[in-house]
Amino acid sequence: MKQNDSVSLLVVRRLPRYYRFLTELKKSGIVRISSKELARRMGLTASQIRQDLNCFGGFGQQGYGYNVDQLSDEIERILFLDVSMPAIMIGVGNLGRALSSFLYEAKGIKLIGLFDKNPKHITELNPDLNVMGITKLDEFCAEHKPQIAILCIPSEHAQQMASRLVSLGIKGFWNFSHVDLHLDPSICVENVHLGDSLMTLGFNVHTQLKDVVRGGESTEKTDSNAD
Amino acid sequence: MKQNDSVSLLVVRRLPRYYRFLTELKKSGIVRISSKELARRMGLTASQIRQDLNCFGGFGQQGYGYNVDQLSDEIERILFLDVSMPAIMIGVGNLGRALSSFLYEAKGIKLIGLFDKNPKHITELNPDLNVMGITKLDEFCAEHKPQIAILCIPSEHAQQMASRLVSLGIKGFWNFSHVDLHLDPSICVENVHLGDSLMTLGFNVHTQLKDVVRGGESTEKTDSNAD
DNA sequence: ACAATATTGTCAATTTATTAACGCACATTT
DNA sequence: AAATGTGCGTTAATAAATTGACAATATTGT
Repeated sequence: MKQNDSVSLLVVRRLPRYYRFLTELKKSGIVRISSKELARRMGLTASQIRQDLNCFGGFGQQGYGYNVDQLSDEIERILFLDVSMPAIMIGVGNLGRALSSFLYEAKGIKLIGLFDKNPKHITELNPDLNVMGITKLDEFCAEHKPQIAILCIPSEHAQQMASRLVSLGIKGFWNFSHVDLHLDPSICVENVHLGDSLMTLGFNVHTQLKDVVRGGESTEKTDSNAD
Repeated sequence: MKQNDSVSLLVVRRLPRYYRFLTELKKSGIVRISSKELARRMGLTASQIRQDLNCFGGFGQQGYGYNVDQLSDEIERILFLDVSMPAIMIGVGNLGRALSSFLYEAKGIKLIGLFDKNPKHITELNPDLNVMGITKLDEFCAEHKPQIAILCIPSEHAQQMASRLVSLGIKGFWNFSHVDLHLDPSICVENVHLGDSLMTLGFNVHTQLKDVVRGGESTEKTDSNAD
């Protein structure tokens, strides 16, 4: 059983996907699954699944496989989805409003405040959203100690706002602004660069129409029958 | 000069970021840059930048570096941003509407149609959007041959809709539904799994906070923003 | 014009990630 | 209860990605 604090980011990024598939299995009433069968469904190798999971502990049983319920719970715990992190949203434009409805259902995070330069305009259109003015930010953070900021503001203000938020105690950013933030290494940044994502897709489609890109977006992988 | 047809997906994913930085440099009036200086600004190694760029050709000059304008143009060409791909959006909810405004400014893609199960309701709220009913989909695709579909529909319909779209000639998906699509390997899928992204951030923030408390002296590698 | 300096493109070394192999424990069958 | 098969956890092998090193070649300054 490996240590918890030296897990590669690539492994961490696969965990939510495992969780998603396990949740589906649970819904289907499947109570046990082998790494081989899960690998087949997810388009991975059984070896990788076992290795990934064993970064956090041995959750399976020889000759049986993994208990879906138990493994799902374990990953939930590993991802801290049982703990609710207080978060604020900065910039409540079209995208921010779309995300807010998503966030109210998300596990592991609780949206406790929304901020915008022009709160009145937004609240008029969406009376259900309680949007505060940016001027209230300092006071709010001092009182409620949000740990995560969801950044949905124009690129030109993103860096300055991010720095300010760090000084107000924010520890992690979900960054939808189209810039890379330059912050202290102790601050976590998860970028959702939609422009980058779209360009990657465009490249792959163009290239696919001509030739195949190594390691491209194929949804399936050939599975080894080695174990 | 290496071949164009065996480039790793990791390299491809870095190209849009290079492009973003070069565009900024251009705006600042900087006309030349060395791999060393660009690496410093982007938080990468100079070696990686040179290696990445040389997958597509030698754009630099010894003793001089790279011409910003020229390199920017080259990457634009590599990413096919000079070609406009026709795209349609399926599902025009909150997120879809947010993306549509973003898309009308994006290079390399042209949104030529929006579809929803309930087009009237949306068009009433947003008279500027011409949203069609899903029933018009077949006819529209036959006539206008869209190549990319932006999928913003509930998870439970995503797989079925994606398969249908493939049969209508769609070659690539920008998938915002919270499921992994199972399609022919020749079809490109770029997933934007917001839930997964958020869970990754949560994990990293939690882990960072624990490590700090435990006095961990390791320099973190939470995301590609290290400098 | 020529030396000194800068910086690329490429190849080699290193590091990281993935896949395969295998022994052992457990489940299942007879 | 013994025999057989399954499938995990782990270690080893392979593959991929990143970083380092350096010859080649341009630029810059005198």
